[in-house]
Amino acid sequence: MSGTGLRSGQVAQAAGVNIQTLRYYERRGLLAEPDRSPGGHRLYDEEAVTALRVIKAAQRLGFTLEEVAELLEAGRHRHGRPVSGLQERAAAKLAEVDAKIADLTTIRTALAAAVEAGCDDLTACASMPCCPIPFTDLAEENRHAGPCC
Amino acid sequence: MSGTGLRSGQVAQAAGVNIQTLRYYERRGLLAEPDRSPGGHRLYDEEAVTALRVIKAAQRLGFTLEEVAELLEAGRHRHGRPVSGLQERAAAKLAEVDAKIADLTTIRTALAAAVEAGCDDLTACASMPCCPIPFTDLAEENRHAGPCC
DNA sequence: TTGCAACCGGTACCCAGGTACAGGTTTACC
DNA sequence: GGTAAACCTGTACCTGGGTACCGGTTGCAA
Repeated sequence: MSGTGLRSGQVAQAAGVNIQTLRYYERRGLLAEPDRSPGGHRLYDEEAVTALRVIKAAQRLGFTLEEVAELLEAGRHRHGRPVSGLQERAAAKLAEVDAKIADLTTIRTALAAAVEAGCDDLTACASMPCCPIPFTDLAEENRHAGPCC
Repeated sequence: MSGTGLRSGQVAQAAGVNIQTLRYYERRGLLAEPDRSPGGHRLYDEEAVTALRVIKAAQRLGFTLEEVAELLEAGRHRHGRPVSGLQERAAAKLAEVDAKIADLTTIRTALAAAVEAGCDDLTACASMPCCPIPFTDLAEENRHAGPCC
């Protein structure tokens, strides 16, 4: 039988992550503690790979590891009631992403203007009124726009 | 005469940064070392404030502090020849920003789909073929799209 | 002249998300 | 049974952009 489970190296490879990352996720409560071989080696089941894919997908969607942990935890022990909050969190994250896109679009415009105008020296530009780089405006909006707290 | 220069606290406040940040930038070569009072206190000229604005603007445009330092340095001792590279760097950065926007747009689509479909549990979703979250696709594109190195 | 805010240098710490290394076991295969 | 690869734990380190703390000076005003 090959029913002994997957070894950490296999899981890591299957999910495209580092072995250390597996243990890191385990420490952070994102990945359930797997069974062990008699000698203490981790033996994962197939679901571990799925779990890793879920984590990676959620991360890609903009959730931090802490948020992912919460989502998983909430999903785990809600018994029927829709208490997970994925809906609200996803909606909030969507707003964040929109804000980020809007911010990057502003940046894009400024960069494009600088390229268009042939700007060649930031310091010189700053003291020339004709430069299209909006030095002061850029400073005003705070970095990483979106609800910061 | 009030010609003795600005103290670090004044500069920091004028530019909207922390005093520690001033010294940090000085250490990193982004901000020229200012004159000192007989007792060793930094005395800045007005240009320091402009310099800080330039740094902050460049940062907002997506340049790292190291890149900003290079740009300033290059701008400083090119003697006439257009060797600074701001043009190419800005163009490259523009491409990066575009890639990032495209990536975020993908994310946005996935998030919107999840909200639309009323997804409520990531783990459950992962094992249901009807879920619109593109788990595998999301994993494929690497994070922070754009030229990473 | 005294009192207190502002400043000094140096060092350590923060965040997230990992990654690396050291030194010791276990497993798998021949 | 030997050996090499894989794995174990624990701890330290990395990136980037700052921030915080400490004990000791300086600057300025009343």
